[in-house]
Amino acid sequence: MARPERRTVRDVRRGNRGMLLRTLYFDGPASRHELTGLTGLSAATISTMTGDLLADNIIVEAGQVDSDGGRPRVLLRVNPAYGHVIGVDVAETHVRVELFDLEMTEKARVDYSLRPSHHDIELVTRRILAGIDVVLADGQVPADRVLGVGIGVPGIVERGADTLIHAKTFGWDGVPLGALMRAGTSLPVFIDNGAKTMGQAELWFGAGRGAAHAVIVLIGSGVGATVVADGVVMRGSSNSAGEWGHTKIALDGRQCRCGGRGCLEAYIGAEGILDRAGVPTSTTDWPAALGRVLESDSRVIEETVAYLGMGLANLINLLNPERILIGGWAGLMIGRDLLPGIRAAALANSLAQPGNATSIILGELGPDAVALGAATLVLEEFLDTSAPLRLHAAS
Amino acid sequence: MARPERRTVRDVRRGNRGMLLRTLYFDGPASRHELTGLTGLSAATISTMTGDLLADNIIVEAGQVDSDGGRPRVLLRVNPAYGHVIGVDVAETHVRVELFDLEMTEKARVDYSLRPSHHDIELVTRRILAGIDVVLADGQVPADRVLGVGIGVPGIVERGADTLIHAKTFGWDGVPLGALMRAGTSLPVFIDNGAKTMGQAELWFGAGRGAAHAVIVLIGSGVGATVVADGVVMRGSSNSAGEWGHTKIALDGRQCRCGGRGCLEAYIGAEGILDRAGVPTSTTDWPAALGRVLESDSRVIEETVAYLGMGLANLINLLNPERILIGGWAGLMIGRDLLPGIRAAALANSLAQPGNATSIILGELGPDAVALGAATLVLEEFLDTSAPLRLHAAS
DNA sequence: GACTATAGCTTCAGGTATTGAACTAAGGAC
DNA sequence: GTCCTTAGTTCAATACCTGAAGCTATAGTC
Repeated sequence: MARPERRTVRDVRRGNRGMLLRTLYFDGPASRHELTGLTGLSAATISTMTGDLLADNIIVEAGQVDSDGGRPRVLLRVNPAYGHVIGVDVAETHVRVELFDLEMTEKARVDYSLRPSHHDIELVTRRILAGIDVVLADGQVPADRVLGVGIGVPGIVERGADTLIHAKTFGWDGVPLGALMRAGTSLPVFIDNGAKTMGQAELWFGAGRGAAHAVIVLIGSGVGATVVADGVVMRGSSNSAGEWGHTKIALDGRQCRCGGRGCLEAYIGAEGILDRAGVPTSTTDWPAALGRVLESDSRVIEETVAYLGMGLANLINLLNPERILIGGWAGLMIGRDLLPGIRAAALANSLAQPGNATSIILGELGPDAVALGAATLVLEEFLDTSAPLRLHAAS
Repeated sequence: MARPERRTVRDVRRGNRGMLLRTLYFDGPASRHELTGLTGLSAATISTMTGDLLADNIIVEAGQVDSDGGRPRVLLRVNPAYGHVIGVDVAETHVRVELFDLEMTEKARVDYSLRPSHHDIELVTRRILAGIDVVLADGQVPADRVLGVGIGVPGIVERGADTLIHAKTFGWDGVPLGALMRAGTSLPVFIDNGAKTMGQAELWFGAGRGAAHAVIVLIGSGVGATVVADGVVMRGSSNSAGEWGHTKIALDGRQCRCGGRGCLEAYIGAEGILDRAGVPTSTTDWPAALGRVLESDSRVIEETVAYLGMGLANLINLLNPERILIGGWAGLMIGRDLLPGIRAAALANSLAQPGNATSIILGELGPDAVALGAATLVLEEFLDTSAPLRLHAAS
């Protein structure tokens, strides 16, 4: 029932230009000649379009390759210095702001620590805005060369006329972060759930590259997932799709911090694993404690493999992905030791056809990828529209 | 990472024409003037495009409405007699072939019963081909006025160069039904899983109309789901997405006929419910037996509500649909009596934000909708491309 | 019954797109 | 220095949507 939008000839250009840019971004550098093959466009179109992009300084020449017995090919690539993007990670204990060039090379970063239960929205907004000024100064990038700011936040991000954030652990209930940011900066702002931005980072720059159907599973103290269908992050009707952690795997099962019972998170979240192992809740160094459990407690290890395998099998059956990535600090620890067992458990619990079609691997990016993924939201918009910089810098 | 296809100006026309046709199909009849508002296209474009479609006889005039003090509006609608579509339901006990006009009014149907465990692919193919001839004769429709044949089959439908079908219960392991059909008819053939075609029918003509994000849940003796994201049926990487029935809801739970343990189907499939109620497996009239259980066995009722509510809550959390439809013969029986309880259980087990955003209702179409949905596959293709009839009638 | 207002619809020039074909550019081989 | 090969550009042809102007068909009015 997808009723597409009206289209005009200009949309054709926009779409083709976006495709060309994406091709150069991911498969570049490439010559005009190679681009005809990669994009399917004619040499004439490639010629005029690359001419435009060169004039706009969005792409630049990148040397030559001689072709045996003919005119050498001029390589083209996206100009990494054309613009910069900013990514922000709003987490339990810190606000981190990072500045990247278009190739996602980090140019500057700044961290502000937050005291637990001091997540006042005004404070967080001030930190973000201050952080933007700091990284721009450190990176010596003028504000009018910034394409936008992406922000990864905890909780559910409701996209509408105004972006509202519901984050129980922060005491945020419908906080209008988008409006607050617009009051403090003229840069375009993109906001999404931190687990989704991290998934987006893995999809674009990590182990998810090239996958059209994938699930990126994040296991930390909480558990979440980014579902990718047909190359696009699935959002659902109110942008809360991917809440995998509170999927129930048992009727009247273990108590979860969400208030429910039998949530997957209560079994395979870091807190759940430690609790099952009888580690006292007063422990502060969770990674170390989890490491000890994963080295010694064979019962807990066995259970963890079984529960995680079952959870992944459910994803496989329902979504039929070609690839599942396991990420998050706890996920990477678990996966490093137990991946073969997890794979076997997932296969045993899934139907044969989709089970065999799915590869289960570890994420490549560390837990620091939230800000990178948030910045990727800006990059995505830029590659699709290649909107000229002046437009928002002026506003 | 969606890398779109190259586009040309002709794609613009194709897309807009498809949109116009869809608009007329679902919101028609409408005048040219109204269509400008509904499609966003200019009056000039509407004029030329409707001119084309009228010349092709794809749309027809449908009376006039006088406008106060001006030229009356000429109403346009899709010509229901422009072409016909055929839908086929290949099930455990029968092969059913139905002929529809473009408005999906049934014009003829024929049923062939299959003996259990006589699902030889050659036999089934012969039945389908014979059925096509019969309904065309009965409906007095020449073969060159048929836009195509849609077939709903059990099992997993692997779409590739050749459509292969894996249906354990039929003993089909990679059966090339597409190729076999092409050998017997020149009509275009579309094949999909029967649960998906039924979901498609609900989405287009039943309780799913207008939903962009929905899940259509089918409960019969087996359990399946059709996941709709952004208006499109989700297929996954090998077209097996939607296998909800073998989602595990308990570690080492009830034995399922798939060989696994703890599958949702083993709890809320008709067979699973009857088994939990202690109804002997020799029972032949399942619907009657299920009816008795749902009237009298309060323990089983309570459990069923709990398990189904939990299963639905998992869908809500993971997919964030705006609507969930419960269908299938057993699903309709269960839902008729227990819907309020199921809603409450689903809400109790899901996160607040997506839970409140999801409405859970019953399907509108009976279990007969498999063939209708299969025919809809052809209709969908027609509305998108409005490919002239001659092309395939000639081949 | 002619005239006018009104609303629906069509035609046409103008602008934007892609494309194939012809053409120019740049290097190597003999 | 001529020819071959490969890379890239220019241009006429074709297709599309749109705004503006014009045409058509009705109701109301005198």
